[in-house]
Amino acid sequence: MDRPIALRDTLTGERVPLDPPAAAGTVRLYYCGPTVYGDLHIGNFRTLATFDVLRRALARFGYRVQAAMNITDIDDKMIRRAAEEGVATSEVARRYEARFLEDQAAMGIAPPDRMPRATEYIEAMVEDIAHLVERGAAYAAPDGSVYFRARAYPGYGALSGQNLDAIRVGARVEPEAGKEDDLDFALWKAHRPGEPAWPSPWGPGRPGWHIECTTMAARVLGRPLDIHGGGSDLVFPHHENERAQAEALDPDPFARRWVHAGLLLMDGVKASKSLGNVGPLRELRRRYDPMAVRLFFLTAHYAHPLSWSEEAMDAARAALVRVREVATRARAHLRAIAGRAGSEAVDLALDAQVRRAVQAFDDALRDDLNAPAANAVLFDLGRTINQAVGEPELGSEALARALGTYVDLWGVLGVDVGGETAVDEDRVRRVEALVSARQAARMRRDWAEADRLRAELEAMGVVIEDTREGARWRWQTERV
RNA sequence: GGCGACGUAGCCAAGUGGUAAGGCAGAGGACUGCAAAUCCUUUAUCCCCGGUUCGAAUCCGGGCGUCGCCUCCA
Repeated sequence: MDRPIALRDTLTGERVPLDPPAAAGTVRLYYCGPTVYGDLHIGNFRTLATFDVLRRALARFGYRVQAAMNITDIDDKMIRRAAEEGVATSEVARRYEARFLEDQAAMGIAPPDRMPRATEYIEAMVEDIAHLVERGAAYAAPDGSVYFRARAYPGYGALSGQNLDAIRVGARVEPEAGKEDDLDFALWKAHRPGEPAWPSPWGPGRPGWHIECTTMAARVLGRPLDIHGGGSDLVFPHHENERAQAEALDPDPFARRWVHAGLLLMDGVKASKSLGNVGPLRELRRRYDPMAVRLFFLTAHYAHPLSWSEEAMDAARAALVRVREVATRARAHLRAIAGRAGSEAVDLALDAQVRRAVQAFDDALRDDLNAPAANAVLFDLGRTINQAVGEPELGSEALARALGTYVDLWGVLGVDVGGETAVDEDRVRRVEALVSARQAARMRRDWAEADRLRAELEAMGVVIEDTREGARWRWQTERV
């Protein structure tokens, strides 16, 4: 049970096993979080959901995990947004951070253990930048900005597989005056009028984007990171630059492996706020159950692109109903057969099927977090449970075990199957009275009365399923 | 132009050498007063052309096509 999980590493392209849980100590997981200048969209959340599933899977396999995700609360976009609104960047940051946390919770994403804000680590960044300057890895320009000498770091380009001479730099961006080389990037941006600024040995200014993650990851989690992740659009230049800075500071590897989530596509093109082809998640949340969105994310492997569409979401929505109905049906049946001892053969057969499912599920997740395969296992398990419910010799304990496993495993994938609404004994008694009244009506072939009672039950949120052994009732699964 | 990913049923999508998971949609059947659900069965020349192999969706070569990164970006 302590075989390691393997993850594909962007740097080498190889599937690299993590140390087995017993030997791994605490797994340090860092991934790039949002810039809080506006609401996040569904593409952003795909990445966050990916790392959420990774954390849950690691925990399931016995790893201790420390997860950290940055909140970028100072950058060009923050400044622009604040200027548009005529308020301080900190106000924009606070507002959108709160909205982000709300979205994150609604999506069932467990908050990372640490969520450092960039503005709270500026002194540490300045320290790191100063060290880089001392070592000659970076230099101050006349205007007070500080740049990193990209070409001086021998591994530059390795993470993204870039051939430095082929990089088209400055083709479409006006070259920044003061750089020695077009590939160099800013560690510290000199103050411009109207912008927030912090003191530094090079004059007032603010940190560049890349240094923020490097500094915070090292301070908050410590080096080396076991896993450093983010969306695959961050591979170059962001992660390439992070890696260069970090290893110029300390030549030991910054991250033992890099994991990148595939992008979400809208109409075949990357979902992107700047392209304007995607709205905020909170709008989508009004139309779709967050768990349907999670289920949609699970249809593709995390590293592959995933195309959003109404059709795909409708499919996910229908699938979610199925997922939940397995549980509500099993619970209803459990209530009906409470305490029943089944046939040993039937119970053992169910146990064995559940055990096989667990095995297949774990194998799938250990294989580069293959959630679609794990997801398929759970649909099969759902079918197994439905079959078991139709089995007259089934014992209640075996069914309870199967249901418990089903709910737990969906939980590992971040899908909340949902519990019964608060058990209201009175309501249950009323339902049961109506159900038996309807049964009696059916016995005397009084279909009108039977249908009337069914309608009454439906109005109470109860679904009747007539089976060979009589009527079974369950609470209506919420349609989403 | 450089680097990378991908092309599997009507749609979404797993599957890295041994004759194709799963979801959605469709069809047939069982069950059934009706209904709903469920269960069973069923729907694929794996983009094209070569090659390696006893055997390839899977490996190699060549096409064609799509997407990402190279610029802020999950």
